[in-house]
Parts: sequence; structure tokens; C-alpha cells
Amino acid sequence: MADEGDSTAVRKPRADAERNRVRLLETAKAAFAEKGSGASLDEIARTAGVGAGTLYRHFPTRDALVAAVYRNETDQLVAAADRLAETYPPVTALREWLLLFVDYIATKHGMSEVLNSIVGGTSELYSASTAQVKQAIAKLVDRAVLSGDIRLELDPLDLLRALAGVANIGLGPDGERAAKRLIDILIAGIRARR
Amino acid sequence: MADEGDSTAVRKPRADAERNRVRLLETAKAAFAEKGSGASLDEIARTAGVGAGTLYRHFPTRDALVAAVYRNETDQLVAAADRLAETYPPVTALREWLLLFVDYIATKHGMSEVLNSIVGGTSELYSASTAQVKQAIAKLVDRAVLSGDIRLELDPLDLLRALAGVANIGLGPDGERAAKRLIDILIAGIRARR
DNA sequence: TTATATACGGAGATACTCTCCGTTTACCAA
DNA sequence: TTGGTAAACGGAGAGTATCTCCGTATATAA
Repeated sequence: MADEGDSTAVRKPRADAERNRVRLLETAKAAFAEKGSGASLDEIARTAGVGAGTLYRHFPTRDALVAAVYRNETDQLVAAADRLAETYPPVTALREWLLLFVDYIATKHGMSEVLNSIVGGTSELYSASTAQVKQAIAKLVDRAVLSGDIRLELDPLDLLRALAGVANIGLGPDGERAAKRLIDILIAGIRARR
Repeated sequence: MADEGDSTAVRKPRADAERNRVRLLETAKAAFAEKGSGASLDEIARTAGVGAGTLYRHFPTRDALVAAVYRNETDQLVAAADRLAETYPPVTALREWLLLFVDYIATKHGMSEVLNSIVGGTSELYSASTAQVKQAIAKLVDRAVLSGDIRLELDPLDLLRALAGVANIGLGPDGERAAKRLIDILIAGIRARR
């Protein structure tokens, strides 16, 4: 009678597991920010006060951990696309979102591989994030194309790849500024000649 | 009396040293192409038929080895800049060289870190290559700016970084084509409005 | 309270990087 | 030719990182 309904997953997750998961994510975020994506996983486990086994149970690979760490930020970035699309004219919205994207990159310091995976659509692990981001920019680009303001025979993701190439190369704030200047060049380059 | 003249470097390098150097470079090139820049150095040494110590004596770090492997290709790329500058009008020369640059990237498969280092000017080790490449593109860009054909308030290297971001992300020929399309967008974006 | 699914921890197997130093060898001079 | 010697060699091993395995502990449900 008091059955939970489905045949699977009756028990709710243990509290200690959830606690450790959160601790690991926080510790990992700090470690990645400080030492880049190559930070020692054993050390992250130790700092978080758990055994190595626990870390690997929660996050089987380095990438899985990294992906989890940045999940939230990616979600926010994607959400912003809708907001901008409703607020601004097509090209402006696109431009503003690209600026946000550069900020997003900037939080990922030495983690170019991760970023490449997200934006490159290479790794299976990030496929969800990639799809989200891809959809977000595709929407903005499509709108601008339909309005007749731009032409683009290029995967919209390539715009992000270009920005990432400039911003995420380890020259800190300089790269960020350069990427933002590049945005205007790209916009000018895809603007439809009348 | 039969003194070699200078106070330094009298003896010519030993033949076995040179032989091993060459063997290591060949083996490393193959290994990097097959397994990416993370290939095991000990294994490269073993395959080349030398001890680990020998490898590390010739190339103290992984990057040193990688840099040596790609030295030739970089040299060729740089040399092409002069040739193009003499042959074509400014913007065409720039465009052609960017196309060559994309080809150059394409030979570096999974080695995005290396490429980033060369084009990013981050690593001390690649500073020579970086300087060369920087000078090559600066020359082409300057010429085009002086002719009044383009405007660019951006480090010319950033153009290469953008292309690298698109091409060297692990999508093979697709990335190459995308990068070549991006070239036209960039050129259009920096073309001076009249 | 008890049974048990779930999660934990950390020792240890494996792999990689890089160093150190005793041994070997190519080169030069006589 | 023949030493003498600077230069180069090789590989054992120290240090470090990844990831697994399994005996132990515990949160949850009944």
C-alpha cells in the first residue's frame, strides 16, 4: 500500500553521500581554480576529508568531476540567452550574449581542455552541456538571420570556439579584453552587406 | 696552435648523440601523431631504442621535445609569409597566409596545448616560435593596414588564436573547413569601411 | 531494534615522470 | 695507432598520480 510506485529507486539517497558529494564539489572547484584542471584528485579527496574511493565513486573520471563543478555556471549562461532574446533586438542580443560567454570563459582559468570539450562537442561527458549551449546560440543566431541583419554559413558554435581560442589561452584579463574586441570583428564580419 | 679559435665549443658533437636525437624526434613525431601530446615519454625512449636518461638529456621536458618536433613546420610557415607578401596584394597575401596557417594547425592533431603555447606566447619554451609567427603575421597585417584596406585594433596573433580555437578542437577536417570559412568572416570584419 | 542496501576509507597495483651515477664510447692529439 | 678524456649512454629507482578493491561502518526502512 505505502509502495513508492515505480519498481525502481525506492530508497532515497543517503544523507552522508549527498554531504560528501557537495563537499567534493566545493573542494574541487577551489582546487581547479587554484591549480588548473590538473589538480591532484587524491589531494582533493583528502582536502574534502573523504577517501579516494569516495571521490571516484561519485565522479568516476576527472572529466565527470569537472563537468559537475561547472554545471551551474553553464546553466546560467544558457538561461541568459532567452532573457536577452526577449529584451534586445537580434544583433544586440547576440552581441550581449557573446560578451557573457567571454565572462563565462574567464571563470575557467587554466581549464582550456574542459572548455574545448564543452564547446567542441567532442567528449561524450559534456554532450549535455554542449547541446544546451549550442541551442542557446543557435536561437540567437537564427533570430538575427531571420531579421536579415546577418548572414552566417558556419556552425554558430564556431563563433564560440573562436572566442574561446582567444580568451582561454592563459593571458588572463588581456585575453578577455581581446575576446571582447574580437566579438565586434565577428559581428562586423557576419553582418549582411546591403 | 691548432686551436679552434674561440674559447667555447671546440669539439664537434658526437655522432651517436646526433643519431639518437634524430631517432628520438622521429619516434616522438609518430607517437604524438598517434596518441596525442600525452604519449608516454619512457615509451618513446624505449621505441627509439635509447634509455630514458638519453631522452631527458636531449629534451629536458615534454614541451622541449614537442617544440623540437614541430620546429621545421613552423619555420616553413614563417618563411611563406615573405613569399606571399612579395607576390600578392596585401589583403590577399594575408588571407592566403591564414589559409596556410590552418593547414599548419591541421597537422597537429590532438596537440591543442602545444599549439596554444606557440600561438599564446605563454610558455618560455616556445617563445622563439611565438616570436617568429608573431612577426610573420604582424608584417602581413601591417602591410594591409598601411594600404588602407583593413583596420585592426587587436593583437594580430589573436586572429590566429581564433582560427586555432576553431580548427584544433578535435573535429578533424570539419574544423579545418570551418576555420577556412572563419577566415573570410574575419577579413570582412577587419576590412575598413569606406 | 534489526536487517540490509548503501556508502565509506585507504592500502596497494599500476603507470608515468624525471634524476642520478656507474659504464661505455666517440673524438682528438701525439 | 694508440691512449686519454670529455661526452654520451642506459636503466634502476625515487617521487607522484590515478584508480580499484574489498572489509568495515552506517543510514534507512520496517
